[in-house]
Amino acid sequence: MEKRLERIKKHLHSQGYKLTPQREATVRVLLEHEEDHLSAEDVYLLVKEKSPEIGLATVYRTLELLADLKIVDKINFGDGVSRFDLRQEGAAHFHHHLVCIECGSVDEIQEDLLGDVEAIVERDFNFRIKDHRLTFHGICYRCNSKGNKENKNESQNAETV
Amino acid sequence: MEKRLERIKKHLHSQGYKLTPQREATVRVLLEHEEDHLSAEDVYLLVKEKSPEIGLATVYRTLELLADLKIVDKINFGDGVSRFDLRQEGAAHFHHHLVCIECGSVDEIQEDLLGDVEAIVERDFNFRIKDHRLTFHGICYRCNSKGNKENKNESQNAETV
DNA sequence: GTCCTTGCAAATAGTTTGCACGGAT
DNA sequence: ATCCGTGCAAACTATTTGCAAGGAC
Repeated sequence: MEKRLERIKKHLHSQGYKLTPQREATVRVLLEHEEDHLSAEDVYLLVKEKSPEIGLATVYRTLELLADLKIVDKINFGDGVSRFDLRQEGAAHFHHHLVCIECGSVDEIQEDLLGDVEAIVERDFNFRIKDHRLTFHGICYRCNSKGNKENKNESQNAETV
Repeated sequence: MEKRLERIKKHLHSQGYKLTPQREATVRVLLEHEEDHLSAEDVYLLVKEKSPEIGLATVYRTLELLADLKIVDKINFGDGVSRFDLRQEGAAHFHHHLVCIECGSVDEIQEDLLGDVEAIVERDFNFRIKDHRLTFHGICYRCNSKGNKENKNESQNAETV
C-alpha cells in the first residue's frame, strides 16, 4: 500500500502538485477503503479520525484533484451523492458495479466484459470511447439466497458501504 | 403521440393516480423532447411556457412519480443534475448513452448490446439483473469529423442518433 | 366530507467559493 | 516574496418538504 501511495505522490508531483499531509491522509483513507464506495462526507469523517483539523472543503478539493488526475473515479448511483472509487492501477477501463435494490450494497466487477460492445459502438456510431460507466441494478447474491428462504423479512440492510 | 399519452394515463389510473392538467403538461413536454435529456429545471421551464401557473415542486413530484412507475428513467451524467428520459414503450431494457466529452452532446443507443454480458453477470455473480445503466464517454462522430478536417482522414461519417 | 394534488415558501443536502492566513521554496 | 494549499464561513444549486387551499367524487 505504501507503494501505491508513493506512486500517487509521484503522479501529483509530475503535475506540479504536492502531497500535503491533508492529501496524504485523504489518499490513505481511500486506499484503506478500496472496496467501499465512499461519499465525500464519508471520506471526510474517516480522515477526521486521524487528522481532526482537516476541513470538508479540503477533502472536496482533494477528491476533485484526484479525479482530474484519474487517480479516482467519481461515480453516482442515483442517490444524490457522488462517490469516489480508486482506479485500479494500470486498468485500461473503469470497473463495473452491481447495485442491490434490496439491501443497497454495491459490489464491483473487475472483468472488462465490454470489449465486444465497445468495438460495435466505435464502429457503428463512429464514437471514440475514452471511458465508460456500467452499473447493473438488481438483487445481489446475498439477498437472493436470503429470499429463497421465503422469509418476509424486513430491515436488515447490508453494509451499504 | 396522443396514443402514448393515453396509455400513460391508463398506467397512472391503474396505480390510483390521476392525470391532472399539470401532469399532462409535463408528460407532453417529455413526449415532445424525447431525444433530449432534460433536467427537472428544463422540464419546468418548458411546461411553464404552456402552463405558466405550474410550480417547480409539482414538476419534481411528477417526475418522481413517473420514475416510480417506470415511465421515465432518471439518469445522471455526472454534472450534478438529474435528467429524465422517457422509456421506450415495451423496451425490456433501458437504452444506453454516448456522452461527448468535447461538445457535451448526448446520443442514445437503442440496441440492447448487453445480452451476453448480462448472462455472464447473472451466472457468475448470482445477481438478478433488473435494470442497467451504460454510458460511454468519448468523442462523438460530429467532433470526430470536425477534428479530422485538418488532418488526413477519409471516409467515415456517421449520422446516428 | 374525504382524499389527492397543487403552489408557495421554507428547509435541506451536497458541493463550491471567497478570503485571509500559513508554510515551503 | 511568491506561490500553493488550507480552514472557515458564506454562497450556491438542486431537490424536498410543510402546509393551507382547491378540486373531484
